[in-house]
Amino acid sequence: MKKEKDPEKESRLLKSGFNLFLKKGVQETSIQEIVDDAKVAKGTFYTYFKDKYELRNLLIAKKSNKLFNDAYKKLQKTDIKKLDEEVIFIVDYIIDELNRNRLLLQFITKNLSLGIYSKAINEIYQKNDASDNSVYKLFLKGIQEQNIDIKNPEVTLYMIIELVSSTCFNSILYKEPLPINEFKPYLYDEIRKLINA
Amino acid sequence: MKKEKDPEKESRLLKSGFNLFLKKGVQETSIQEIVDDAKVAKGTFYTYFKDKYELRNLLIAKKSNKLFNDAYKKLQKTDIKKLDEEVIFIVDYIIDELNRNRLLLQFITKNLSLGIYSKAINEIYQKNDASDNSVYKLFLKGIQEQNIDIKNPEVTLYMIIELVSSTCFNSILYKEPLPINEFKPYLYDEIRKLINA
DNA sequence: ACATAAAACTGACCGTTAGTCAATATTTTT
DNA sequence: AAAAATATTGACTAACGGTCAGTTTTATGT
Repeated sequence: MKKEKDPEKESRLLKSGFNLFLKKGVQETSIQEIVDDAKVAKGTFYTYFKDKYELRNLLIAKKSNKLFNDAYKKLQKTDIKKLDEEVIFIVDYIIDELNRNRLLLQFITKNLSLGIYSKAINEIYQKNDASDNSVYKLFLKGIQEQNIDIKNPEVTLYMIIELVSSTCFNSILYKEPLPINEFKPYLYDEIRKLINA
Repeated sequence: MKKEKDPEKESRLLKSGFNLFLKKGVQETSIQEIVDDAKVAKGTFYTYFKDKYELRNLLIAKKSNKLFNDAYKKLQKTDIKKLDEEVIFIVDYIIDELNRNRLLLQFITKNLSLGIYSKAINEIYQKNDASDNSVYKLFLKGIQEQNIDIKNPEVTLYMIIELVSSTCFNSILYKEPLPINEFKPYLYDEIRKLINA
């Protein structure tokens, strides 16, 4: 009795959106350009997304989720057990991946607003029900399992994320040659301090 | 031989922009609405600002500059000498002020993007010439005068800023009753640790 | 005091855009 | 094979951002 949405159309729209947002910025990209590139009609866009800002948010969510899940899968193949070293492994993977894929880093830093970010953190903080594999939940699980006494886990996690972005992401984006390997020991030392306070 | 720009028109535009951006968001506010509210013609808008995003950036810069300058003036009336206590005084002032003026905090968190933020930090980091009284410069000056050994001042400052926003600003915006006073001792302890590492 | 020039100011105007919707195509169910 | 339900289309409209020729204002020279 029905016709179902074409997943290929959606993925073409996501891909076209990502490329165009990167090249020209969200504000400067028209929906007409996106649908032309994705080879669908304009009206179709609106059956998948409310507007181009919803497309942008979905892209950020999808991309960063994939990034973290890949890191976590790789971690599970190792025999790392201590929380601080687990976190460092994941951070290391993400830094290297974003260094390899600077377009993705560019996209995230260009489009992620403090408002969206803190809202997301706040949402994560409040709902303990969902079965998703968010960074925060895995962090909490690690703390519990290893009996580590951290008073404000969400603050500690937030600080780690900000520490990583402040030390590394500007370097990756703007500086040549990359001082990442100089930063890493300093960074990982700080993470150990934050977790084992 | 000339006519000068009317400062009252500019301040009306700034005020109207602030109110409308807050109420409806930048994207959803049209320039027509701003100029109608400010009672100037549309063309006039463009003699003061390139577009509404320049107006938004200017608002962020002005508001946060005032906030910091007020804090700094008040600090100078005290006899606080140690850098960590100076920083804590300023942070304390800013937290209380944003708690009193939540609209301002809402505006900042809604509109400040990670991209703008890291760009600004990066600019501050690179230019040592200007005679402005930026947070970073005062921080550097404090470090030099008091012979404190901080390897990466801009990272430390960035961390302090993020620490403050992560612990307090979500609470101020979303939680009732406010747990600010619970947070403060923890927060100020962390700041002391960061500075006197 | 007056003329003049330089810049601020105005709002009608234009090309472009976001978002809508009636018509059509496609797929699934009966 | 007909019907029903939903996806898809693209022409259309209202609204938007930005421009600019004409007008007003005001600082300055004489």
